[in-house]
Amino acid sequence: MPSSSVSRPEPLACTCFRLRRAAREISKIYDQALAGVGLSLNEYSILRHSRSEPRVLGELALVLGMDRSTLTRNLKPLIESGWLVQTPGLDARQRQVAITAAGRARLRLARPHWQRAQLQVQALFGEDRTRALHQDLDELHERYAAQFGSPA
Amino acid sequence: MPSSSVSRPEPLACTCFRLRRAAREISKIYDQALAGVGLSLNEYSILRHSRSEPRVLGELALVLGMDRSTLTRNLKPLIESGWLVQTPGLDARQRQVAITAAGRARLRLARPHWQRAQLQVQALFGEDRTRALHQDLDELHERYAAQFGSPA
DNA sequence: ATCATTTACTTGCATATGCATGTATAGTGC
DNA sequence: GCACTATACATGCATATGCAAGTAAATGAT
Repeated sequence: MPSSSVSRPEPLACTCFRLRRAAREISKIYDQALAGVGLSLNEYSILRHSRSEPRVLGELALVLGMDRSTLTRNLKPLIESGWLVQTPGLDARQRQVAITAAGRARLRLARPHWQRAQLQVQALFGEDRTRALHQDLDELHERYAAQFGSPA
Repeated sequence: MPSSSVSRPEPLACTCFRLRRAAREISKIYDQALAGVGLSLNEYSILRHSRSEPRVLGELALVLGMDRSTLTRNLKPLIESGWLVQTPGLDARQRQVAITAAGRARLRLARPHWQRAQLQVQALFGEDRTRALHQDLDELHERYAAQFGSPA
């Protein structure tokens, strides 16, 4: 008979370590692919998520799962490159972030490079399994945001 | 009839973005839990993976999925705290990394804090799904390492 | 033995990341 | 209208991350 009690849930090995390790490793694939257009995966993601409607900074940070202070800094080079613009919101405390025509052009330019990396990952891990992983990671993000993302 | 050709694989949305976002978000849970013992999740992971046998730096970097230069720097505070020691390897170019008694003690101290975070994640995402996610992330790491980890 | 090449790690640089704190604006109670 | 509080963002700080280039040691070619 096993010595562990039924009532105490056994912790699994470390989820966080696995996520961080995978993020490090997979990031290299994308960064290498995007180096040709002078974007990091991070910059690409920010542009990509600014693509549809202009967003308030805090809102964008939530979608990106990124601290607002981190995003503030990550926006700077994109603004300096003219791919994004910041305008004051109706609420003068807010900053609206919007993509520019140049930003869209850069995104079009970058997409095939991103796609190359994405297909590389799908070849590595399998398309179905990759799709399933996305579902898991999206679900994890949603549950995280529901519990920690907004004020209690 | 759909316009896309059968021969061209459609890329899914971005795997890398999802991994990075999840790593950012989940890291916060662990870092908060471990703050009480003055460790980051990163430091905890390094100690944890130095626990059994001494390892050569490059070998440890591979297991951690971390650049050797990054690991070199991340080791420094752990060595200064006396939790790890670096000794020259048989090959004078190598550095053996080994945990100390103090390091083991710190690990014992930290474990319940880590466990609290781990159980928090399992409560958030479900134990079975977390287990499955681990399997996926481990598999992804193994495939990555097999393809990119070692010299061609 | 000597020089070229490869290997293992370190260092300089640029970027990423979040917390604590600071600043400006909005909202609230009176 | 005037505090007080809450919100949205920015800044200082410490750490994380990897690439390119540097240093030191081992290996190989002759």
